[in-house]
Amino acid sequence: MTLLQVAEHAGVSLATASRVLHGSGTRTVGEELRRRVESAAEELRYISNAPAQALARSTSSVVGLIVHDVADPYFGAIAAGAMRAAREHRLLVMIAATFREPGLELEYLRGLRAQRARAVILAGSGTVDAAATERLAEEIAGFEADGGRVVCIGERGPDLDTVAMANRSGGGLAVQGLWELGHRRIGVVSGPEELLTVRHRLDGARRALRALGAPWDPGAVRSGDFTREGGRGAAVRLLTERPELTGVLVLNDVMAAGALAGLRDDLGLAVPEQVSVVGFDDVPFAADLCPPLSTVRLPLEAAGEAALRLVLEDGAEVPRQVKLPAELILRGSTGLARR
Amino acid sequence: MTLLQVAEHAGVSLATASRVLHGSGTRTVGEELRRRVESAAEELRYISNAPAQALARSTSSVVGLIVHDVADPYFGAIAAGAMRAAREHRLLVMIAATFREPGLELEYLRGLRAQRARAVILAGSGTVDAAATERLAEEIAGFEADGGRVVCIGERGPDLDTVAMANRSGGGLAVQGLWELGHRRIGVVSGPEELLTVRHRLDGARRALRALGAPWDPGAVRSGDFTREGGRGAAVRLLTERPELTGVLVLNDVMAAGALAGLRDDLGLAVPEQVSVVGFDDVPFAADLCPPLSTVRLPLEAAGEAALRLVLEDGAEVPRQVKLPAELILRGSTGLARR
DNA sequence: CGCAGACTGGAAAGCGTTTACCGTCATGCC
DNA sequence: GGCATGACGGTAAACGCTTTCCAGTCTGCG
Repeated sequence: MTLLQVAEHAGVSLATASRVLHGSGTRTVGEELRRRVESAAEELRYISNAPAQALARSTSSVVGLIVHDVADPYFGAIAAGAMRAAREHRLLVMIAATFREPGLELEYLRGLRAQRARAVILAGSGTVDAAATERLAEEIAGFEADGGRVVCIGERGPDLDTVAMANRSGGGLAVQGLWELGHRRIGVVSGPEELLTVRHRLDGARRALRALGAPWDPGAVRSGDFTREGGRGAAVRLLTERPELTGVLVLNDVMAAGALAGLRDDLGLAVPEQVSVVGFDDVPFAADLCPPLSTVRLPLEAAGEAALRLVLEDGAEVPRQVKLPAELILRGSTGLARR
Repeated sequence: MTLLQVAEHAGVSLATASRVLHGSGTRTVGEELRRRVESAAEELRYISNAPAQALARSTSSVVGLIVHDVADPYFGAIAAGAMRAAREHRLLVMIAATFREPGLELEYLRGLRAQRARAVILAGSGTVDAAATERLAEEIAGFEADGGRVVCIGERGPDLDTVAMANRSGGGLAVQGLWELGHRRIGVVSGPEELLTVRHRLDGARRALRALGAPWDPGAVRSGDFTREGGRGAAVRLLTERPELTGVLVLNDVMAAGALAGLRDDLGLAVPEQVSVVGFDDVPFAADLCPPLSTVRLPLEAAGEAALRLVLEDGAEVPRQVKLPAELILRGSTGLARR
């Protein structure tokens, strides 16, 4: 079913049919012909051919979203925000999940370029791998040179449009919250060290600690994968080696879920009586954990929405930044320090 | 950067360049020219134009996935499975989220048809709305007539390829598990009644109860939205009206999380001492709830993968069905019936 | 009445690929 | 040596749409 057939059925030219059905508003078509085309399209169940349109217009209505893992609630929330905004603009969202494989981000970005996506949102964290960052930057530059738009969620470089969540100050808030509850020996269950997000959160925590006059003990940081099991293992190791800790900051809620399980089931530690735990992100299930997880709330859906909005705006000459705040939510996993 | 430019740069014809870079194997190109084309492409950083290819080949490498909500872990897991399989086939996945708005599924299916998606996976549950089902069926038929492939996760109709999860027998398993723990007064927190998934789960529970010789009390079913709050509200209403219940089946884990919160915080009921709760789906956080949620495990990732595989196979003349089993996982939210 | 200008409809030139189809040339066989 | 046979390279016609011109028709106005 092609537009030409619709046109013939309606007894008009191809141009007219195009203007009626896909017209970009610049050109009007008379009442009579308009009706004829519309009913012909309806009758023949015409469905326009987006690839052909993309070719002719050299712009499409798909935006790409690259995440680490769709099943992770962190990315789920971001994706939901982005899709909600996409709907308003009648865009389709192509999601690619790298499953945390290093090269895949680059590969998918190329794929999205090939699709002539109008824009791409890089939702996963950047890394400290300079070579990879460089290659990615080149690919992004190439895409932008072709008229594509890119925004990152989380900082990746000064010359990119980004939606920055308050990872640093969030880390600080968490530490400060623990401090105010009387905790003086605070440890951190961290994620993969090469992730910028992790670095920033950790850095915020470190600075806050220093500002409060506490010594920074690098041995009180243990890292694991950004997964439940990673959190569990790291938390168990941390408290086995540093049993004197009374407060633990876990750098992401999924890990925190594992940490709670590990402290309880593997070490028999009561939370919050013996150890207080603070997570990060405030994913939907955080309040339902056992005990309800105190955590640093990040506006994930809002970040997804903001990213999509930003990616559609005309690129300013200067890179744009949207900053989103963090907020400490105290629930049942934190209490006054023991003793 | 077009293929023509690459060809010129390499000093070959457009056809040769196309064969080297995208060739479907039928035609070989000599060693020398092949190398010239490849290095020209590399040098010019050529990226092929997927819409143009889609137009010329009249088939694309994108598959669509329509879900209710990407942020829901149920769909997150399905999506993850589908994307993993998609990666093996070097396909891109376009995800559309309907946010449970009725007409949107149809709209997105049309959108995906317009994109000339090679295939579409309908992951959301069907409904009992006959008119909507009919319109959707027409759209699907149209798509298939154009050579598109569709598979549904969850039953929607006898003439569609489907990946069926054991909703009915899962409902039965849950009831039976409760029964074996001594529960005789069992209630159900149900989801939106128009969803087929809900109907099937409920139906399985009902049949199992009848098979066990228990009366079916329609008043012992309360439904709410398929959300945490929906589950909370329905559970609270259910146990307020039927305080004699000792076992509750909640038809999805997200609702179950809310139900646990409601029973504990709103009604002061101890789980499992006073009431046992069984959820459905076994989403990743189920084991971390408080208490750990007993639930009917469905192989969600596997369903996503199976759907993607199915959608790529040549359509058989007869509709294909993949059946996936359910399994009852007993954790801390269930115990022996009181008294 | 003649004409500028506004509207409206159509013809046709792309957009970047794929893929028949057609030469050309070397090879192997009788 | 003549000729069928492959292998390989190129030419050009689609693929379905958008959009620029161009032409024709109306309108209003001097």
